[in-house]
Amino acid sequence: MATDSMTLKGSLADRDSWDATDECSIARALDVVGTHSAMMLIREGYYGSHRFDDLARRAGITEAIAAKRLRELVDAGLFCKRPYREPGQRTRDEYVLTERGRDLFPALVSLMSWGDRYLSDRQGPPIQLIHSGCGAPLQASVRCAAGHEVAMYEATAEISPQRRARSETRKSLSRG
Amino acid sequence: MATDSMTLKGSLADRDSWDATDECSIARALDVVGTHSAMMLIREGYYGSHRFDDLARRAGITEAIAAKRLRELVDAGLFCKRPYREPGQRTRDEYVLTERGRDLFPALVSLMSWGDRYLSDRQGPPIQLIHSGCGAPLQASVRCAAGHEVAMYEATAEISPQRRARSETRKSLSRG
DNA sequence: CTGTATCCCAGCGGATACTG
DNA sequence: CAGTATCCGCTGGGATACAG
Repeated sequence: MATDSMTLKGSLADRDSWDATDECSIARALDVVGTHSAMMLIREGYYGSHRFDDLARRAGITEAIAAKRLRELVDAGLFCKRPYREPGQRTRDEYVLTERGRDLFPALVSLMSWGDRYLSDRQGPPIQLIHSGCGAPLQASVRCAAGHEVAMYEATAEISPQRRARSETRKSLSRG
Repeated sequence: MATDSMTLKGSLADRDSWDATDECSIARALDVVGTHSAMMLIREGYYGSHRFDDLARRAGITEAIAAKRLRELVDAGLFCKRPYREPGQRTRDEYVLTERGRDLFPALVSLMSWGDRYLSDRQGPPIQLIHSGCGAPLQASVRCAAGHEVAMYEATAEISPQRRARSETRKSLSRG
């Protein structure tokens, strides 16, 4: 069937159910950064905002939400607070992305590219990301460790052995 | 400052504000696929589910939410409905990802990799994605059109010329 | 099997006012 | 500048019951 070439290979389509919240890394990731405000704050982190009111204003959210979300993101280890001082001013804290936060870069770029491609108005993409070194535009891609670019239908999904074992156990338990 | 190497280059950190909802492709994308249920349904589309109750059950959401979200995703062009029939059964509709939906693959893989890396429990990642051709694990990366892998701090963000012009106009208008 | 309708709750997020 | 506190509306999403 034609639609088969549009899905991952593997046994996932045959399974009975799925503990979505607990056992899917996408779901877990969304529990941390799945809100609009979290994504906008991380975006501003990439764009170079560090101070509370800059982050809030440029992310387009209220200070109340910004404070709450930043506290969560600091707890989750995506931002850290660093003391800084401007000449003649008292010491304040700034919010800096950690490696954990910076590692979301491909996710944000993917979403941006997708939005650029499918949701732009006549003016075209609002922001262009380019490689500072060579000036070429950025795009997110999926590759394997061997370096091949991998389309969705060239991917296989495998349940990890331990999980599969646990899943079997659970099955027989619920059968018994 | 050390933190400078952790941000994009460009003028975005200097701007006054930002019409986040209207002019950011990340925000626009999130308006379409930013909900938990939308992401889980798309994930199941990748995993090979097509039928309504499979999608709902495996996504871990109620049928009510599944119906509502699928209608929105069909309207937004990420899924399409296709008639199918099993031998001896009446014709039904199945939900198939469109190119628009499949193009979100890098975003989902990015989130999954990030979750695998930072949010896995002791059992390790629940699902492993591999390249069907060579068996190597998948990872999402950001590259430029010239093929260089680009880290976050090697990227530059540029406001598109038209937008910049409009932004200037708006500034002087609000000043006047 | 593929949904729809209704009720309900929790959380996100805006607005506003207030504090160190 | 960097938040906190309060109030309130909207929506996501679960549960349950019903329908073609």
